[in-house]
Order: sequence, then C-alpha cells, then structure tokens
Amino acid sequence: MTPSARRASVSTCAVAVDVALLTLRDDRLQLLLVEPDPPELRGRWALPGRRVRDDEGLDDTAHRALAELGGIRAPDAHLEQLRTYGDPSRDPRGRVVSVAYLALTPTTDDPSAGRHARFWDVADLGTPGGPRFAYDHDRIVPDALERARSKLEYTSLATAFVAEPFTLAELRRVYEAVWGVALDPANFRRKVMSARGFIVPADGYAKPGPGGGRPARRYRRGAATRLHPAMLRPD
Amino acid sequence: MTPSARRASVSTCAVAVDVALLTLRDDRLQLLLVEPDPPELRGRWALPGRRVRDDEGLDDTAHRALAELGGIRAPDAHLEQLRTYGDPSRDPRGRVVSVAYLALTPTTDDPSAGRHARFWDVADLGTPGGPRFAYDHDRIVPDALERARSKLEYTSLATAFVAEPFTLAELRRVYEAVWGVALDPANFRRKVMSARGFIVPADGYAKPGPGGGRPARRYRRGAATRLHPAMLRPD
DNA sequence: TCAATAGTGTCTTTTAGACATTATATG
DNA sequence: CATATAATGTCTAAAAGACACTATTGA
Repeated sequence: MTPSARRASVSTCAVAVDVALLTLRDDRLQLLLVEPDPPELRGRWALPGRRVRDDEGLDDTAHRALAELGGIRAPDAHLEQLRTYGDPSRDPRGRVVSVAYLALTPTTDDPSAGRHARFWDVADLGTPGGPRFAYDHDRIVPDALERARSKLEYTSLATAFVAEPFTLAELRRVYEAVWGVALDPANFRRKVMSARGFIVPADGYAKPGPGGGRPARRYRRGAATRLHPAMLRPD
Repeated sequence: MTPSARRASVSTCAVAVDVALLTLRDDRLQLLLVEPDPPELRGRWALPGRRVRDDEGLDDTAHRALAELGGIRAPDAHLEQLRTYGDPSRDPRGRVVSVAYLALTPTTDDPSAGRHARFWDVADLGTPGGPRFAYDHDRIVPDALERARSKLEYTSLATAFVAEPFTLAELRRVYEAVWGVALDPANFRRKVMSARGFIVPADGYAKPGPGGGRPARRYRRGAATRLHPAMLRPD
C-alpha cells in the first residue's frame, strides 16, 4: 500500500483515536469512560477509542468513537487534539499510535450504550472509589484535565460546556467545577465582561430558581477565541 | 502484523514525524527547512521529517529527523509535540499520518547537511522572498509559531532559546524576536524577576559589547515550568 | 570625557480581590 | 414580609507601563 517500504525497519502502524469527553453534570466535572472489549481487561475502564479507517479524517474517527462506544451523538461538540501517544510498548497487542482528543459538551443525557459506558466524577479519579484505567489511559486523562484547566484561562473554551443561551452563573459554575475552586460572582462578572468578545448579550432573562432571585441576563458565545485580558486561575 | 485487521476498511498507516526547529540567529527568529527528496517537489522546502521505525519512540524519530536531514545534533534541545496531521489526502503518495514537533535550541552553527538544509527568517515566510512549502507544511508552520509565541507567555520556554549562563538582555531578545515587538528593558526585568523560579542568579558577569556598557549579571534556568505571574504579550 | 548598556526608582494607569449595596424575583 | 440570586459600586492592593535616574564599562 505504501510505496516506500524499502527499509525493513520502517513499516506502518495501527493508528487509533482516543477521546476524553468532559462535561458538566450536576455542577460536577465528569469524564466519559467505557469498558474495553478484551476479556483480560475486565474491570478496567478506558477512553472511547477507535481505529482510524482508510480515508477517514482523525476528527471523524473521534466522533465515531463517541457515537459507537459511548452512544454520544454530539456533532457540535468542541473537539481538539490533545497529544499523540506512540510509545512502542504502550499497547500489549502490538504497536498502536493513538491520537488523543479532548472533547467538551454541554450537559447531556446518560450515554445510551448501556452498562458499558458511564460518566465518572473527575474528583473521584485516582481515589479508591474511582475507576481503574486500561492501557496507558491513566497518562492521557491527566493531560486532558490540565489542558482543559489551562485553556479556560486564556481562551473562550468554557462556553463549550454550556448550551446557548446561558447565564453568567452557569458560566461561572463551569470555571468552578473545572478548576475546583469557588469564585466571587461579582469579580467573575467584571472579568468576563472586560474580556472583549467573550460573550454577547442575548434576548430575555432566565427564570429564577425555586427559591427566588432576580432573573439573570442571558448571553451567547462571542467571536473571540483568545481572551484579552485572560481569566487567570487564583493561586 | 496487527492482530485485529478484521475489517477491510481498517488497516494501518504510514506514520511520520515532522519537526519545526526554531532558533535565534542574529536576534532573528529562524526556522530550519530542508529540500525534500521527490523530484516533483524541486524548489519547495519542507520541515525535516522521517518515518517512524518499529520500536522507535516518536521523540527519537524527531531527533533522528533533525540529525539525518538537517545535520543538527541537539540531544538537549527542547522538544514537544505540536499536533498530528492526518488528513487522508495530505500526502499525494498515500496516507501518511504525521506527528508534528516543535523543537527549540540555542543558537547553533549552520546546518551541516549542505545546500539541502538551511535556516529561514521567520519574518520572510509567506513573502516573495520566502520559501514555498511542500506537502501541508504551510499549515504546520503557523501552528508551530503560534505555539511558541503563546507558551512564552505562561511557561519558561524562552530559556530553551538561550545557552546557560545567559543575561537578561539575551532573554529579552528572545521575547522580542519571537513576538516581534520591542520591550522595555526595565519593565521586562521586573516581570522576569517577579516570576518565581523562572531564572536564578549564576556566578560572574558577562563582558560588555564592543561599544562598552555595564557588565550584565548572569543567570541560569530556574525550576519553574509555568510562570506565576505570566509574561503577557502587549496588545 | 562620551556613548553604550545594566540596573534601580518613581509615578500613573490598570487590574484583581474583598465585600457592601441595590435590584428583582419566589414564597 | 423574609430569602435568594443578579447586578452594581467601592475600596485596597497588586501589577503593568512609561520613563527618569544611577552604575559601570569601552573608546
């Protein structure tokens, strides 16, 4: 298939895509994991991943992995490459180069793939109550979390976690869940508003919760991708 | 070779590594490019790239590409993954998934690979005086530049461009060359000093230039990787 | 001596964080 | 009415930027 297989030491690799899908559910940051097929991995959990097909773009493989393994259909989800993991011994079944993706969606329903896919609280990862990972996915997941936490600072990525239109309180809860901190609502508002093009006003107001409260203004995503000034994490 | 080739549509890909090596030469940001082998690409320039060998890590392939194609031996160069380019039609010779790397080194000699490798001024890229790119490398290079410019803000990456020990003026010229702006030396000093763990004093002083001037204090890289507070670009 | 570069000090503007105050809803 | 949440205002401290000033060299 490839014309330049002149050297015995240069051949081809299996190429796969693994997706770390993060979402906010009940104000907690959650990660989608699936039970892998191989019987020797019973009890472990993995990122949804698929082999790349011929003539299939990497982004397409990522969407297919989410749909086929997680039952998540999210054509409008934010999807960005994270990193490629190519250690020769990372998969015991043979050399697999895996392109890892970070995916973000607004809150969705439970995955429709039954018992073999579920969301896990990110706060539980690495604790006795959390999942045991398959393959080297315990290395990919921290990279995905750090990417999300970091990009919340200097990009408009946080809006990928909320459905439009959204309120400032919803956006603030994204930052609080991803960073794991509490933020002052007043100062948060001022910083978001001063970041030019981050959000733009939408029509109408959100209904207050059951306990009452002033109705919140609604907003939509603005045109900016990088934030000026940035929304820096507290120390 | 791979045990799970059950579906005809899932096969293996050629996997390659392409490296964007940036360095500072004569206070200008420069990029290493090589002339590709295929005769139909005469007159075009490419990032040094190599196919990944069996049992070779991706980082190893990156170093090998720099050494074999550019004549650059830089085992201590900063090397980080940039992004993986896997569009099915990106290489006319067949499907090649390419893992792109960003490499940074202190100023080095001219590449020893003769006429087939040279440094180009980044400022000349995309101008009539600049190179024409082969493959999709005109998409990779802007990503590499933006990564470098962005990471100078919130990481200690700038120190990868200078050899130890270095002066604050040398470090400042890194920022000026990569960002393409002039920076106030006094304010630059204050920001670098307040970024905890960015640099640490070294022994001795640097000799002034031919025109004289007060000898500059020498520094080494500190332990920090992320900068607090960050070195933000001027608007 | 002067020119050049390193390093310090000062002033103003901007931004961040703490927190009080006002506005508008539910019950 | 009390309570809850949104939105605004105020004060202080920290940081950014402009720029004057001092220190130490080469010529």
